[in-house]
Amino acid sequence: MTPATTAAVDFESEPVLTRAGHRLLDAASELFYARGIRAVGVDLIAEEAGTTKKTLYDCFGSKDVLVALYLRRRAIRWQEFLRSRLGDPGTGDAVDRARRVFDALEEWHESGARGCAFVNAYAEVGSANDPAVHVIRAEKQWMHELFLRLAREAEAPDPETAGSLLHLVYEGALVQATAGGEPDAIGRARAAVAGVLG
Amino acid sequence: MTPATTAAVDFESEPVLTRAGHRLLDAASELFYARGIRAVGVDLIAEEAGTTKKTLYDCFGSKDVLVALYLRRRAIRWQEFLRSRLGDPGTGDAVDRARRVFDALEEWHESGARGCAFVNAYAEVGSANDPAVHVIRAEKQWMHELFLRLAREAEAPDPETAGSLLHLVYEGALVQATAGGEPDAIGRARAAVAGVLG
DNA sequence: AGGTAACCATACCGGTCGGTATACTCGCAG
DNA sequence: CTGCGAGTATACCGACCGGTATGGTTACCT
Repeated sequence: MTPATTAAVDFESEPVLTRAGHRLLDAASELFYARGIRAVGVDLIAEEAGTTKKTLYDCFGSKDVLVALYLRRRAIRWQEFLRSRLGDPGTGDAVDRARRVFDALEEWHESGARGCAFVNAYAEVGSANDPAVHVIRAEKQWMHELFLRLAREAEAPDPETAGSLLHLVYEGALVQATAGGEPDAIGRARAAVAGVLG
Repeated sequence: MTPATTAAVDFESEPVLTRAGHRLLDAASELFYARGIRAVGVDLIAEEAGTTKKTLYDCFGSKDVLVALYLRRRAIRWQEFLRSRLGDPGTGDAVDRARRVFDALEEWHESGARGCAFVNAYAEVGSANDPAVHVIRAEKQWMHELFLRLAREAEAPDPETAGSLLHLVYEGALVQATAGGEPDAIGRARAAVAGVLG
């Protein structure tokens, strides 16, 4: 039973996790990103977290919930990291602020280097109504809107087009830096920022 | 034993496949792309091909070989498709030829719409020395060189930079059209071709 | 003192995983 | 006629999958 602890996938607030719950989500996040979602079993997650499968299911109810929580938390952390590197809007050169997105990506990418967690997750989930797809789409939309804002801030002619294009460059750079085996793709993308926004 | 039929991963020539072998590779290709590699078991592949697991292992030796063959064949077919849509170099406007890459992508993308098979496969394979990674990198490099050629053909100032950038836009558009849930990303990418090559 | 939430340990469930073994049938080329 | 490669059918293997069940131990709260 344990109805009170069977966590639903709440997308509005960080679910209140117990100590073991935190360890489980931490372990799952590392493993999912490093090895892929389907490649990681719940037994391994529990073992790596120094706890048991029983506790895992008491905390999360299913592996799918754990996956959705992993993606959601990763999105939040990436967005917070990005905000901290970007500084406040209106601070300094707008083009330079846009370039800092790629600096942040490069830094973030250095630890792990398995590419975009959301693109990777999308490759592994089947149906389009999977709860994970919701999180993936939301993250991509957030990035899209960020680039639109930056394009407007930089007073690019046709900021909608420039912002969208910059987003495509961003996604492409992340793919090429990992699956494409071209580590300097991010640097090349950053070098193109001024041109795209100009 | 059956040493003669245990196909190695030969990347130079299409391996000679028996009738059942063809059916197996066809079935595996569809299933791998539509549902993901780890999500598809060898039992299902054999059943869908109207044959047995025994025959599958007589023909390919392992699932990994089947995966590598799936990716290799898909790369070849995409490249052939692309060549047929692009026409010969020097034919017509060079910028228009570059735009046709995105027309081809859109057409290819319509059937399936599960994104780039190589990016998806990369998300599912673990180690960097997996034979599949070889095929993935080769495909991305082929696309990169295609865009470099097109940029030179279009007589872009700094064709190296323009070609690389166009490649990033291409990869980003494919990601956004699928994982990003933004179906018109490819059209937007095509609209940017002239600007990037100009 | 008693209740309860959190936790650990372990065993179990049916099902599927990749891969192997055995044995039989067919068509064709020497 | 015979041998052989291709194919079918089926049963099996140990390992692992996601998920459940039972039971016991802390520690804190009322």
